[in-house]
Amino acid sequence: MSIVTRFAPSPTGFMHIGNLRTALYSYLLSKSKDGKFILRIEDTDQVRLVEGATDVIIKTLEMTGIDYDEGPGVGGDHGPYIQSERLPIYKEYAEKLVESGHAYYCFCTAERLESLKDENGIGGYDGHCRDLSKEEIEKNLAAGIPYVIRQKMPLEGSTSYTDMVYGEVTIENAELRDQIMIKADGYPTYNFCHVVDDYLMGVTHVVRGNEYLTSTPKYCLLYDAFGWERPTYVHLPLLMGKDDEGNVSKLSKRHGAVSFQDLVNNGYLPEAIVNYIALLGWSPKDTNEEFFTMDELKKVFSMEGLSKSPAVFDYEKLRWFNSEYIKKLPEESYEEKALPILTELCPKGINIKKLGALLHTRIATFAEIKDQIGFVVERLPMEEDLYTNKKNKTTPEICKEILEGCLPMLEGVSDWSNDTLFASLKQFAEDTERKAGAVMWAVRVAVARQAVTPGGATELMEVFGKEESIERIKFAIEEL
RNA sequence: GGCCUGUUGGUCAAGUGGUUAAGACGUCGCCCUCUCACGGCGAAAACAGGGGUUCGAAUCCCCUACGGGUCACCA
Repeated sequence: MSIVTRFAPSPTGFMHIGNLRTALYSYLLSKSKDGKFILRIEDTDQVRLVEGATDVIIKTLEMTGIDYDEGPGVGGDHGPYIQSERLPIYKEYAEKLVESGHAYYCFCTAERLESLKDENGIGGYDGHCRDLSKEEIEKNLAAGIPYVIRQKMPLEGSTSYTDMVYGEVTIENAELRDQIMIKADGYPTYNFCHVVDDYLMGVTHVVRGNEYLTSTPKYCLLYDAFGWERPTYVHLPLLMGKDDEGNVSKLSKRHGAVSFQDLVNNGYLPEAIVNYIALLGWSPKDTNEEFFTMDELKKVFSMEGLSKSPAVFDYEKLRWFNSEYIKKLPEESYEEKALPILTELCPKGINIKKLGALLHTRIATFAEIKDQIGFVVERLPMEEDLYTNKKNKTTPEICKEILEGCLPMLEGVSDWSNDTLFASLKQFAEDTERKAGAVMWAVRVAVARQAVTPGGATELMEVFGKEESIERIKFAIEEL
């Protein structure tokens, strides 16, 4: 039997990175076995619904290379794939369960339900309408009293299932509440409709976050009540974040950017994001390799590599992955991304291409370009301390001499390239019996006015061009 | 609080009764070098605690501690 998995998000906002990871694992599980992957939109909560959220989900899957065989937009034999378009189906199946005695009408008011809770807001339904007589139900229905349909849980015994990650999980049935299947507004709840959909869509492996680990027996009972074969469950450890005090908790906004789009906007590459999150909660067998393309992941992914414990999302490591991906980018693709940013920021006359090349190994995200080139964009204020360098034994005075000395020579250079400039300055150092390092230091600092720069003296001069370079050096001499 | 579940360096994570307990990020040091980055080399750093089982436990069992999840007309 071939594997069918699905990703079933609610369109309630942006694509959380934890959700994306769930989608990825679900996708990989089916694709590693040549199976099918379905996208289903779970929009039964009309209150939390956010306009445009479905588009964000689809766009994210597209950008990350998680392609689905069935779903909104692409169709399939089991549609529609948006739950709000499947309402009659749920109603029909709910009624079946009422008829077979596995579900019942409940007329309890919101106030009554509220009164059942303790001071912590904990406490659920008490089964008040569980055994209403037929007459009573008819009477309430006729009177137009709002109702919900609840699943009738067994009062005794226990329910077990085997999770592919956590092993056998057993819950006492007494722990189970008679949960609502159909809400008063006629919409089904997740608890009910996802089971119906998974069955109807032929889903064989349910991959989801481990917050569902303890409610899964309820869903198993639903399958049993319908006489359907239960799917295989694969619950994933949660993704955590760490706050400034070092406390871990479910990854959320206060830990930083948590949506895929935020990360992309911050200059991270989709490939790097996918690669990194693939390794958060899963690791490949028989290899220490950490770099994987989507195609490679499809080949090496297996459930045995899934871990049970929650993983802390580490922005540092993501950053490292991203820098590696940037370094691996072929020149053309790198320039395609970097050059527009540089063009926008830099004044005319700057050799954008050369500057981009210098930055290639020096940025971890494309957003960092801006931080690196402030000294190019404008002439920074003079700081005399910069001219003092212990290793090269330079002082402001010495630097002034060096600059005055090499200026005429530089003005005579016609081939303003890194190689020529480097050779010329080296020669100048030799002629004046100075260390090359000292000369380079003086020139670099004069041109950049910054201690740490992405590139050496001659590389920067090449970026600035002859005119700007000479001008900056003259300016430095005057100030010293 | 009840129930479920987890716990290997700061973080990710290999390990399925016998290992000097991998590897990666980060940190630190050295080398390379026109500063930085890249690259190369190296170092520090872990089996939550306590009982068992066993000739032998990170690995199996129990207890404790701590973490997380869940107890909705949210998913």
